[in-house]
Amino acid sequence: MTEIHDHSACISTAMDRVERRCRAEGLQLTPVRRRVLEILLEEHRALGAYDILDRLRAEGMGSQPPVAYRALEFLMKHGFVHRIETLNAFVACTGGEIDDPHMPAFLICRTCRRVIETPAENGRGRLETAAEGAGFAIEHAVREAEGLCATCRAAS
Amino acid sequence: MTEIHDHSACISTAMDRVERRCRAEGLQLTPVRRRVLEILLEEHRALGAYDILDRLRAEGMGSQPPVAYRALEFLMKHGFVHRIETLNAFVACTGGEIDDPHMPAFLICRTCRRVIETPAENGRGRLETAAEGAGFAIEHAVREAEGLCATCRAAS
DNA sequence: TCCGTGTTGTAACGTTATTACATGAGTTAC
DNA sequence: GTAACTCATGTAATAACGTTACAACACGGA
Repeated sequence: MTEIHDHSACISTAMDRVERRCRAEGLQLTPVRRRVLEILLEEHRALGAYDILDRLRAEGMGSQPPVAYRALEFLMKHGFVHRIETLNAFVACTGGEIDDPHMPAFLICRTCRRVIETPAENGRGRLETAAEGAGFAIEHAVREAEGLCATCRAAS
Repeated sequence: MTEIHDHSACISTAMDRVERRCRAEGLQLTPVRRRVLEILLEEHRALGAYDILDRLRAEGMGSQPPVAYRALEFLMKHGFVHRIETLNAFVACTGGEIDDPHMPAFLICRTCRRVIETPAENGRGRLETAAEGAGFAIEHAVREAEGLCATCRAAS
C-alpha cells in the first residue's frame, strides 16, 4: 500500500487526540477498545465487525462477536468511529472534528474500498430541506456515496 | 391504519405506471415480481426481505430467500422499489419520477417506521460538493435520515 | 465489607443475504 | 423441428452480520 501521507504519524496523532478526550471526559479506553481503534486506523478503510474480530482473536483478545460489537459501540458513541451503512462496516473517524459531534458524509470507492470522510458542513442539505418541508425532526442522518475515487479513476 | 389518502387508488395508480413502463421497455413483470411490488405498495412502509418472503410463502409463491431477493433486485434495478440501507429493508417507490432514474432522500420515522420519500432535486447536495472537491465520481448516493415524523411528534 | 456500576468472556441464537445447481418456459437460428 | 440460448424460477446449503442472555470480575464508594 503506497501511502501519500505518513501513516504511522497519522495514526499516533489520531490516538493522541482520542486519549486526550477520554482523559478529559473520564471515558475508559480499555485495551480491547484501544486495539479496535488502532486496527481501524491502521487499515484506513472500512472493516467489517468480523474482520476486526478475526484480528482480535489472532491476538488473543476475545473471540466472540459481542467483544467486537461492544468496542465498536463505545467508539461510535463517542464519535471515534463511524459506521458505513452501505457496507455494514466501520471506519475510524478521520474528520478533524473528533472533539465535536458531527454528521459527516462519506465517499466510498468501489474498487479500492477506501472511505473518504468529508468535513461536516452546517448548512442545509437536501435532507434538512426535505425534513423542514415535512415537519420531520432529524435525529441522525446518513450520507454515503459509492463510486470511483480520483486515484482509481486515473488508473482506469 | 387510518389513511389520509385513498390507499387502493394510490396502489392501482402506482401499479398502472409500472405496468405501462414494463410494456414500453419489454420488461417482464412476472407474477412474483408483481406480487412483491403489490405487497410493498399495500404496506406503504419499509419491509424486510424476510417479511416479504413470509407473505409469498403464505400465498404459495416460493419459499426460499432467493425468490424474494431476485424480485427485489429486478424492482430496484428499474427504480420501482428502493432499498433503505439503515433498516436493511425495502419500500415501493412513491416518488413521482418512477419513469426517471432518481436519487431520492428518505425520512424514516423511528416510531411509526413510515418512510417518506422526498422528491429528487437536481442541485448539488453535500455529497456532490464533497465529491467534486475530491475528484470522486459518484455512481450511487444514499441519503437517509432517522427521526420523528410530524404525526409522531404531535402525538408525543 | 457490601453494594452498585461498568467491563469482559462465552454460548447460543436470530436476522440478513448469497452461492450453487437444477428445472422449466419461451425465442431464435439453422 | 430441434438445438442452442436466454431468462425466470425452485431449492438446499451456507455465508455474513448482529443480538440476547448470563456468568464472572474489577473497582469505587457508602
